Amino acid sequence: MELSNRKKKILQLLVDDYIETATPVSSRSITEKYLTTISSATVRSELAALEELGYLYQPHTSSGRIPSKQAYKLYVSELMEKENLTTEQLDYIEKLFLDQINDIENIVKNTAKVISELTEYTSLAITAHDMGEVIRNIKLFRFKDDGALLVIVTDNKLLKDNVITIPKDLADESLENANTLLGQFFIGKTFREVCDNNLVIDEAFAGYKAVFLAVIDALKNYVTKTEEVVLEGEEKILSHPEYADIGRIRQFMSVVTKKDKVFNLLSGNKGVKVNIKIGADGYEEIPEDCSLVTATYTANGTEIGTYGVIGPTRMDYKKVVSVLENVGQFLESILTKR
Amino acid sequence: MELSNRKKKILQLLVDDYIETATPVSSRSITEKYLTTISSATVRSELAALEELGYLYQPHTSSGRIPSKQAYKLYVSELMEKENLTTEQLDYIEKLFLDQINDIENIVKNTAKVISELTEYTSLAITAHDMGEVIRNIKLFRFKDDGALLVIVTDNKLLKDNVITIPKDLADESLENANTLLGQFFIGKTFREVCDNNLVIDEAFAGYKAVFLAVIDALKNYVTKTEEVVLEGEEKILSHPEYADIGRIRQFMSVVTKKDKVFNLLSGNKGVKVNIKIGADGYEEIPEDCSLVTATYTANGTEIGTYGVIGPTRMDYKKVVSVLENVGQFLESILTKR
DNA sequence: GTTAGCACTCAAAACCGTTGACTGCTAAAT
DNA sequence: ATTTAGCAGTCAACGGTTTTGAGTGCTAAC
Repeated sequence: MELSNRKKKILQLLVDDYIETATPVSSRSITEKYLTTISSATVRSELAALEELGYLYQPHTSSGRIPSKQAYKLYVSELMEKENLTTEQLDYIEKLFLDQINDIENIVKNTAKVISELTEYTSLAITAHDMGEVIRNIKLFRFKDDGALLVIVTDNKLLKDNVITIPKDLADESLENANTLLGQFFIGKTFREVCDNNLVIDEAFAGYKAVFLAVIDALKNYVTKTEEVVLEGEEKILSHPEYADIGRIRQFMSVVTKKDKVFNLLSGNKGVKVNIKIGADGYEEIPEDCSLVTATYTANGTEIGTYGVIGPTRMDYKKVVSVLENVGQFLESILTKR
Repeated sequence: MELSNRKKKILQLLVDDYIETATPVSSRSITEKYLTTISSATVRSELAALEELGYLYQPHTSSGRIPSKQAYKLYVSELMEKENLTTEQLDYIEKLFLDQINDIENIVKNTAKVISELTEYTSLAITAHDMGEVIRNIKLFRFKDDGALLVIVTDNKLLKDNVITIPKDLADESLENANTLLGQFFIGKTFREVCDNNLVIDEAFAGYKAVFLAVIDALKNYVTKTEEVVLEGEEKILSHPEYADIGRIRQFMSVVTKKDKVFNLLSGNKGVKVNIKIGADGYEEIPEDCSLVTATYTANGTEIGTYGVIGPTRMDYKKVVSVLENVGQFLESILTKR
């Protein structure tokens, strides 16, 4: 059964109001602030009907109404009117993205930061490890007797955080040789191909087998590890009234500071453009009464990462969605045009 | 005026008890738990004297006593008996340090994490940018038309987070040349020498002036930037009863999540072995009623970084100091022996 | 279908009195 | 000169009561 237009309007106003004020909304406040032409009694009967249908509830008999999860779901899918960011906000995004150099790690961190600042909620991010990405360059850089830095370039990324162990007695010239061979072997291959166990090691590399295996190991490790998880603005949760008691805060923090949990939270939404999950609702990783809005960004045909905003169910979805969309556009344009 | 031995003993017991229980300590609990041979009335008069001298205070007339900052200061300098870590704790440290590769960034992060886990307080760290460190190797690695990764090796560190802009039209062979020249010029020099403005650029580099200047810029930037600030276990603060209300938590978080504030906090203690700051006491950056225990670690004659533990004034100083000392020993031995 | 009016509900705040964990003081004991 | 037992005094914390007021549901009239 479809809701009448007036019911929808009232529900929308109520959700908007509740998101803004965080207190149960009364029939009178609706007629005073928005629908000044009808009386509170009329609104009251509409509210009673909406409650009957499961969209609203009262914390106690004599209080105003609060939207249920069901109401939020309808709200985000139909009722909410998207907001445009202010020019100040757009300028802020642009400024932050323009004067930074294209180092993927920093970009991810900065993007998460921008999202958190603009939405005023905690933001999360994971970088996608796209197995299909093609290796464009690869090199070992020795920094001590038995240690080398492995630098890899793909279309979207500069990977420079893998360190491998190499034989102590490997001469510098040999390392140069190994580097040339590494290039011959890996450049043009995708991560998927490299991590395929049936990979045949060319005879030419016989002398550098140890190095080779270490490199492959590092690559496999990189692809599977859940390390690249970013968290920004975790303190923002403190400014929302539903997090007035430490129990809640602690529960929230215990999820958000655990890398594996954040990873699970976000990785489930990989590939989806913008996704809104309301309330715990079966996603056990999400803290109670929390909502999670995620977006996956792509550039040059591959996924760059998944970003998320986490906060109370009473979240400003309008704002969050517009921030995620706008930031996404900036990010994608910057990464794609290179 | 020196305190009598009995006064000292009572003060020590009281501080220990208060650190453990977080509730005002009564005269009776002291005689029951520790000094069973004397009566509570006796202790009471001693406590009254200690209060007179400014070591104790009562939140209200009929409550037990709480140590003042002055008492904590005496406690850490004279009264506290250092603790040994349990073998489990030592094993835990050893395990974490042994199976990690010597990448300085990770080591700093891990060290901070270990400190936070073992002390159960929030830990902070900054890496020292020692101007006297000698550059042992330096290389540019191109990752796109006009971008290159600058990798630098010193005795203690592998720096791999500087990205510079290079001329688009620079041929790969020219970059190789530039690399050779960079090596000739920079290897053996200290950061101090490099950042000296009077640096004379050799004529041999004429063709690569842009690259050269970019590298010097990056080095200067690296030395001055306050980026490398690490924060671990920020959620730990929530488990201490003095942080039961959000106002406090928010204040704490607002300091600890701001990189520049953390930097100021720690950089003031550079070079000092182990330092304890109790209460806000003029250090405006420290949140109210917080204490900060810091330690600077060195290896191969240069400072590696400064680590700190921040928490309520009622901090388990015994534990914190031993953890900092022990972790420091492990860290220094690992970094020095290479 | 809408509205005014009224009785009803209930959380939150304000207001107690009671309790009990402490202390400080004093006078006797060591 | 200390130490101790005993006792009166203080005050936060707890629990129960009352008051208040914001809000509803219902009903009868428009």
